[in-house]
Amino acid sequence: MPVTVKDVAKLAGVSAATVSRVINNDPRISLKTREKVIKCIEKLGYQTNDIARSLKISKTHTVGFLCPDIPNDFFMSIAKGVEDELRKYGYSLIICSSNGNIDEELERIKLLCSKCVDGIIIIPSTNKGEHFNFINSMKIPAVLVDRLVEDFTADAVLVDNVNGSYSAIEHIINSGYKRIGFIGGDMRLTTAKERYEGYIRALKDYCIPIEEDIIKFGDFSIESGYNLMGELMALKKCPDYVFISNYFMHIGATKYLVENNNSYPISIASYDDMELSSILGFCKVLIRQPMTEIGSRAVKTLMLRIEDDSTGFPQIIRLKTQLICK
Amino acid sequence: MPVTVKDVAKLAGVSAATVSRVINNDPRISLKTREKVIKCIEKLGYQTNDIARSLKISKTHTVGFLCPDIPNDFFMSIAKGVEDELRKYGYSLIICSSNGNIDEELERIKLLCSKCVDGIIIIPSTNKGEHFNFINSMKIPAVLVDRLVEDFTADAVLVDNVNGSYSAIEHIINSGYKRIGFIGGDMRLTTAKERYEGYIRALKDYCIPIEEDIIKFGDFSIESGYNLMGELMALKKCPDYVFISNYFMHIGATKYLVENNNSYPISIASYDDMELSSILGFCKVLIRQPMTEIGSRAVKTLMLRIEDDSTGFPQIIRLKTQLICK
DNA sequence: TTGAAAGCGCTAACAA
DNA sequence: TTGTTAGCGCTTTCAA
Repeated sequence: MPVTVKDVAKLAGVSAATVSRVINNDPRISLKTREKVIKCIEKLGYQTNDIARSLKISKTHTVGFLCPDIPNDFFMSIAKGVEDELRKYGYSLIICSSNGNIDEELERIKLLCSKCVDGIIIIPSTNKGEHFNFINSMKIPAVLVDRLVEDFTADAVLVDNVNGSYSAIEHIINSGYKRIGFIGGDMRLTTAKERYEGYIRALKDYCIPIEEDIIKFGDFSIESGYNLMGELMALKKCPDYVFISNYFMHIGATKYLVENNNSYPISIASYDDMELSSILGFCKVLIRQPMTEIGSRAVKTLMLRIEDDSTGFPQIIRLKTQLICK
Repeated sequence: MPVTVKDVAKLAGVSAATVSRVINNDPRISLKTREKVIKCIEKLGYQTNDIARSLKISKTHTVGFLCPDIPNDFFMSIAKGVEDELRKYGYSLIICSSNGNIDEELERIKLLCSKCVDGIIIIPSTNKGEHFNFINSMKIPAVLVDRLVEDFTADAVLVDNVNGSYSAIEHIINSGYKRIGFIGGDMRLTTAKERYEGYIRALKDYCIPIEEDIIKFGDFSIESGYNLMGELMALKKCPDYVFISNYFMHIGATKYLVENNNSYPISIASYDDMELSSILGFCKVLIRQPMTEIGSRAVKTLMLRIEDDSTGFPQIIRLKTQLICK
């Protein structure tokens, strides 16, 4: 039923090969034939069948994006960067969710491989990476984003987490604060570890004692931000500043303070500057990650590999964070 | 380089057809051959090439999702519902952004058609739908979500916007309020129109005079919510309750109140109950849309059409909203 | 500059 | 129960 090159060829009185050449802008084709063919393409409303083309040329011009969760502003801001950049290359994007677990992660990877994506961009859901080696066996390039994993070597794009934390803490100390609490993520994740490291390093460099009781670890979720802020506020001597390791815990922490009508003078510094961060009332300092750029850099790196350029593999690209003070 | 059915067939000492039958669980195949073939598949690490299969069977088991913007919690919550439901059917999802304009919308539709998606789910970026008829010419089923459009007939899944507004306003009136302001969206969009209609109808039913000066229209963005709340608060006699037509304007409005240290006793009722709505401090009433269900219903309807069941076309599915009072 | 023909990897008649 | 064969729609040698 749908129009094929053959139909166009017949109408134009040329061969299918010629039509294909016109479509692919092959230079060695006469202007006259080209125009004739184009006219017929329009008349018939011909649309390329990318499936057939892909089978022939072994390229789908499609990239997979695998992340722990879809309705997540942070991941999707990166996805936007990815999609915008991919579009420049004429590529499109299959988005999958691993729902935060390894089994589904592997399952989706296999699916993407079956779909013959030209490359895969992954925001890992854990610190485990062994199952990603399946991608290698399929010879499909992959780029890790936001987090690194164990037992899997690949290009990666992420931010300089240590310095991000460090500069925020430094700024807070220079503003005269000394009791700075910490709400961190799951320490098995590289991001959580690095952000904690920046915090500790800054305190040490400024000779501020590290107080274990105002250092809390959760799992980067709204809920754990809520609970940990509750724990901090329940202390006999609460901190007067709290550093929070990501956006969602920041939301949870704020929620706790709002719901409990907090009147204690507390300020928050938090990783991530999202559109909504500005209405999180206790927040004075933000560490902005360049989300769109993370996405576009991931694509650029991936494209290099897709084009079989293996320069400097594995490239670990660390982008700078930016300190936002309100 | 990659393993094909032929390779498996050779190793197993059978024909490619037999391998194909094993893969597709064809019942008329002996247990012995099946086991032998499966063993070879595992030994070689064979993975189906969906591109080749798709070309042959004229189905890609892929659906396109086109929305105005990717990092948008509301759209992505629907996308999550879509992805989860698609997974049950063994389908995957190509996500595209129209960036809110008609030209890109058409361009992405064409791309999806070229990729031979089996169906398309669209959150339209405007009220115009004529360009969507291109999809019909390709015989690809489509389902509209959240909004209806002019000049294009298709199945659609959205909420009962009128009643959503109505019940919220009714609740507010019953709580004793009489001066209820309104912040609406672009009235060319069906959602904006319907939500406004519910507001007006409730006021009329309860014999409350309609005051033009406390009724404002924006464009569903954070910025316009911010500005319009500013306009309302600048009035000589501001309303004591404000109804806001969507999540993003709600954020903007709250932002205005927070930034301007508002002390005037004002309450907000707003469409959409997102994860963050609970920290928007002035909000007392929310109209929850069942986002995940919108997504899954869209998929179910689409699947019907993909399976060539044209029962009751076009189906306009109106889901109920839920009133949340804090 | 163009056409004929082969083939990408798979599935589905048809035959055995 | 299995194999042979053709062909999905496209691109790309090779030959003209």
